[in-house]
Amino acid sequence: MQEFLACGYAATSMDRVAATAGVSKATIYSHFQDKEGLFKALIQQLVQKKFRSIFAPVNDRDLQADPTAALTQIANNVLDTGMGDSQYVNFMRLIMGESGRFPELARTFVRNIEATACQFFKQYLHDKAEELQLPDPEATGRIFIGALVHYLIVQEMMHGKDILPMERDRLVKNLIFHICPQESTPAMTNGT
Amino acid sequence: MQEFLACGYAATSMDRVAATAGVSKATIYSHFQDKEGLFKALIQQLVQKKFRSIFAPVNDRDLQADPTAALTQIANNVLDTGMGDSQYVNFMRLIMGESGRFPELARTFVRNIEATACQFFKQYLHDKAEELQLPDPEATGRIFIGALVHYLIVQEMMHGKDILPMERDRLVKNLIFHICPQESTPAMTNGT
DNA sequence: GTCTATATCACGATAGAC
DNA sequence: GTCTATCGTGATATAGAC
Repeated sequence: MQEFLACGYAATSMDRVAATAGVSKATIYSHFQDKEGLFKALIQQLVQKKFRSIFAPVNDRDLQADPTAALTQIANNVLDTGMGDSQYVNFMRLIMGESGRFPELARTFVRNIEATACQFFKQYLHDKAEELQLPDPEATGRIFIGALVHYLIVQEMMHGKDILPMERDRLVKNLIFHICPQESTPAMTNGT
Repeated sequence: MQEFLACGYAATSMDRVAATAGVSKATIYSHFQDKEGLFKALIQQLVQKKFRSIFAPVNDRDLQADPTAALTQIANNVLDTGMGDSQYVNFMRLIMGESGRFPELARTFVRNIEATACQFFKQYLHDKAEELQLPDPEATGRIFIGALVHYLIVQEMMHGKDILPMERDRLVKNLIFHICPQESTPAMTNGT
């Protein structure tokens, strides 16, 4: 996996995979049909692993707090997953870059990661829909996730930190503000 | 370019590039130093081309309309760019998948596409900040773009249409609602 | 089950004729 | 400027011994 994450699918050689794993190529080919079979198995395994590491810390009872605090906590959990973790960034590069040739792996990713996150937000926001005056919690959830993931993609994956600088807290505060305007007010950047 | 878009960088062979272009390999190598040089030149060219095709239709005076209508028009322009266009989807796959090994190309993309879009929203929302009660137009712009781009990524690039179905207008309406709650009210999906 | 050694082939890049 | 022909390398995958 380490090799695939670092080099992408096509540029990864089975020679290096074997060397890194400390076995011979023949051993690998006795366990997997071919390079494609190995890749699919490894990605599926990694999706499961990332799935657990993302949604383990969220299932706290941070959710009992008021929505502003809870959503801030959740947003920070999502960003913590990817912002510092170069392995996760490479994982996204790989699965997005190969989503054309391995559509089933992309769907596995969507089913496990994206759909779970959307389902979670949908449920949470549905429960708070009255309080927050949300007409469509599911759509709001996708906006929430989209803003966070896109921030991660531009800043980390696409090396945009210096070109489009934006403090993490600033994005989160404004995002919360647009979801719960009644309860939060971010710092002003613009007076007029 | 056609070959790189279809196969990715590493899986594209110079033999097929030459065949598709209708010239010999030697001809290509007389114009470009190596495969990497060809790739960089082609991507830079394509970034410019996409840059123009995205921002040409926006510069209308749709902007004179009320913010709800203007933002809806802009959102639809952004989505039109990518939703049906498989070439643009492959372009994103390529540039994201190779952003680890070609960071400068990723930065070129951010500088030309993302930064221009952010600058545009920042300016537009800044002008309407009072009317829309936006404390931080730049952050709001990034949330807006992020929600749209992430929708495009999940539905099209990651083949998520059937797993996470969501009508395009539904996302846009709710996005506008969260940016200008005073002026718009999307359809209710949730009564309680 | 795992190894060494190898078959087979396609790749990027170039030499030299026209 | 563009071509054909080719070089050397490194790729995937396997045969057969231990």
